[in-house]
Amino acid sequence: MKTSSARSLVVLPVVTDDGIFTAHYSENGLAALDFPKMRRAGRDRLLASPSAVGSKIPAPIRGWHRLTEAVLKKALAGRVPKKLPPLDWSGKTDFQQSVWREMLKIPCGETRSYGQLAENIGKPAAVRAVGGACGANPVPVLVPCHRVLAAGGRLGGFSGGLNWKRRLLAREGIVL
DNA sequence: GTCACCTTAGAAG
DNA sequence: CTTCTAAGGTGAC
Repeated sequence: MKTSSARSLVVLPVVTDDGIFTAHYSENGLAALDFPKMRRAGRDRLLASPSAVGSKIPAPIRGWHRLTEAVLKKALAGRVPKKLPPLDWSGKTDFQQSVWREMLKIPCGETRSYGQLAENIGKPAAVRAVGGACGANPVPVLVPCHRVLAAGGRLGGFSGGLNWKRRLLAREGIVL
């Protein structure tokens, strides 16, 4: 089943040592987080974008964004985020949300396989669908899709680019 | 309707 | 080892 989707109200940059992420907020919370598009060239353009600076930003969103910045930097350093901003998963299916909720339970520094995740949500046959849900995760890094590996400790795939997956795992001290 | 996807256990060469 | 098969959920076309 698909819940009704909320419009994305505000788009804000999050500057980190790994590049500039882009956070999308709805009235209900953080709706999406994008990996940096470019390593160098896009910075100025992104920072200068009108939606990112200048206009009035609703107070709740300012608070969520402060949290997102802190939590993202902490996560990129391989540490455990204490608490997350509210995540707006409206518009996503129940199946996807259950997969993402399950991923949030994976402790920092540990991994699960797609198969284990499928079992934990009570759909042991939906292994490939779990892979699909991981790829559809709108909030990578914070919802740790990178901690999901293929069976036998193999890396598996990653829509954001396998080097990101390797890097995130390495930051948490996970070796393959 | 058809296809491509962050999968996987099993069977066969 | 490699290659093939079949099975789920979902969005793009």
